[in-house]
Amino acid sequence: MPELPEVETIARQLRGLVVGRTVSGFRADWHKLTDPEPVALVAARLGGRRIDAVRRRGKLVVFDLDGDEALVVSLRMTGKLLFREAGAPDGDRFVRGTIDFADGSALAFSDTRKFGRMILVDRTEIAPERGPERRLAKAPLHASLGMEPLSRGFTVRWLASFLARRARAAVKPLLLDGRGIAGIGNIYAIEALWRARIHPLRAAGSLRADETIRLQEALRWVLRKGIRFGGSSLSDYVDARGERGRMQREFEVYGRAGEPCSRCGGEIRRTVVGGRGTFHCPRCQRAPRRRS
DNA sequence: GGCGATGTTTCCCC
DNA sequence: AGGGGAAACATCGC
Repeated sequence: MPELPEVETIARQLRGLVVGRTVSGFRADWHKLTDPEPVALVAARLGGRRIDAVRRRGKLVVFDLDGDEALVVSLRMTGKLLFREAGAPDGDRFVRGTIDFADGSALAFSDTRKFGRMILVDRTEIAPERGPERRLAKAPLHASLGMEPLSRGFTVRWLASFLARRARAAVKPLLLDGRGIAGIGNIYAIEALWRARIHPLRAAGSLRADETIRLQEALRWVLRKGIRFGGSSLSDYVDARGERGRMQREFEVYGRAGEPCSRCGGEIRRTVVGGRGTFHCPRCQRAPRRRS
């Protein structure tokens, strides 16, 4: 999926397109789309609701409705939200569900791999931007999301304390766990670690103060740049207007195995960390002594 | 056709 | 706790 910058791009676009519109109907032909609720129940609760706001939390798109509920959309790997005006064509052949508005416009949810979900929740269930007060045992993602990395709370001090709490974890998989810091995905984790000159396998607790400062800066810099470029579009990924982002041309290491590092000339390597394809420059991101 | 890869999350095992 | 592996799916490239 779409990581934080892509979801932010989509939420901003949708804000201008659907806020104020009233839902007249919801249909879906993939029963797991609203899992664990049946589609018919979600449709019934959604009908007649007005969309008051559209925002992003982590990698989730949140539609705040009039009343106490919110529609939470998880795009996962290939989910797209495609807006269309009244009378415009349907979208692509992977549309799994559609929200119809009273004025004839609609919002389609297209998802090739069917991992995405649309669920209706009470607004109070969504974790606040600093994360839930205490760690929830077995809660759905929207309730357990951690710190927003672009919020004021994401300071060097907060990050240092977070890394200390999770001292034994490898830093890259830790960045990918949204319950700690929300919204960072594989690509932006890779790019931020390169910028901060930190090897993906370093233990979180082993980062020195200067490295922690660099990591905090790098995460924010990379995410903000992603937003400024309209997110990245790999393969056929598009935003809510059906357009491609431009961030993919800015990647320094992602997808660049074998190419020289733009900073030091070292040869960029592809490895697998925590089951995910990972790219780094072995020359300016020094490997830790050894990990088990 | 087979194999491996894909931007996410969750679950099970050790 | 945290790492490994697989699964939820479908498509694409070699």
